[in-house]
Amino acid sequence: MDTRERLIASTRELLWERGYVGTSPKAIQARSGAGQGSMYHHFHGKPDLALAAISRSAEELRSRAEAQFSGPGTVVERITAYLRRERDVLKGCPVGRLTQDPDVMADPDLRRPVEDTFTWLTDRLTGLLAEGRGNGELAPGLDPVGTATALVAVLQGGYVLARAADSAEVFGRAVDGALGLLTAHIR
Amino acid sequence: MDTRERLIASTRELLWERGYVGTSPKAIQARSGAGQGSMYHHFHGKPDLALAAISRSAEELRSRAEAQFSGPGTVVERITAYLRRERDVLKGCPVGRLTQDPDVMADPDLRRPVEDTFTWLTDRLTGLLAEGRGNGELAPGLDPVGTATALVAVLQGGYVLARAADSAEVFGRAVDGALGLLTAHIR
DNA sequence: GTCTATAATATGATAGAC
DNA sequence: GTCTATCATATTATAGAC
Repeated sequence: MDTRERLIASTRELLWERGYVGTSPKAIQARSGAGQGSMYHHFHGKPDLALAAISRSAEELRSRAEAQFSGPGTVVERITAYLRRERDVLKGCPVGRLTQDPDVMADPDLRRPVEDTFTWLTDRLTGLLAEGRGNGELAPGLDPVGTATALVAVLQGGYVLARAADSAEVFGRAVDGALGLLTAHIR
Repeated sequence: MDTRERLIASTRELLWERGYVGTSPKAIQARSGAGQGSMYHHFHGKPDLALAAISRSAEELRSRAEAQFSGPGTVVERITAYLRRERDVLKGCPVGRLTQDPDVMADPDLRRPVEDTFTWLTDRLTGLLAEGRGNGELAPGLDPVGTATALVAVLQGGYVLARAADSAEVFGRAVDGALGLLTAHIR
């Protein structure tokens, strides 16, 4: 990995662990092994580097989710596989946690990848649920948009509860609870 | 309000808006109108003041929730009232957002009120759902613990999605989606 | 491309006068 | 109880040598 990539990788880790406000250029330099001058040669400053890091994390989240959504199985099976996929539960969601960062939300450039990620994710799940309802797999009374939004929220909230309890199990309970409710709508 | 209370109130606001890492003693002093010396007279430092602020916010969340839980109506009506209660959706949850704060999670004293709040909330909802299942209001197949955890997660995740989209509506969609799923379990 | 030097401002606190 | 002075360290860069 070259210096530029190491800087992005280290920034992604630090944003995940400490958020934007809690991540200093100095810490990024220390973790990446790059010097002061090296960092400012490759990036204009903290916001520029953060944009590269956030965009990369957003892309990765999307591509991982898409792998589950476009995988084999029925709609419910694919959604279940996505919800139950292995996750660094106690570290939280690398994209979702940025919504708590005032300086990220205040900067339209930094904010966009975060907003786009959740819009895409909710839309993609909405489409899957509509497909399941259309092919008779799911009950006609199920609301695709509301259900998709609730499922994404369960994941994001699951991270919050797991961190609060310092227990990955809580995340699993939230997901299982949601799947238990969804099950009643399977035909 | 005396100086001590103004310091706590200002710290609560700043922790809500910017988190622990993003809140400086200087900012607290400016917002509360208290001077440097005044702040260090009433509190030992930033962690001590934050503990007072976090404890207060946790108490308030709990007491507000309890007002809905012990209110009138069936179990489902009370849970619905709690989920749909008016909230500062775009500001996020003043307690839940602290789970993203590495310095809060690393300090057992600061962490405890956060952990206790969600344990209490989930247990309280679990009890209500078990009550509803017991009195025939809810289906026997419903899992109280999993469902309660999922509902709390929907709220916490709803805040995340609403902030990402900069839209309070998204929170409502998540809640409605969850209630839509729960409805199928009403007898 | 990377390094060191320099710097203005912010952070988190202590000391002691009033 | 509140105020101002002071302080060590961290933050977020810029400048210029190599």
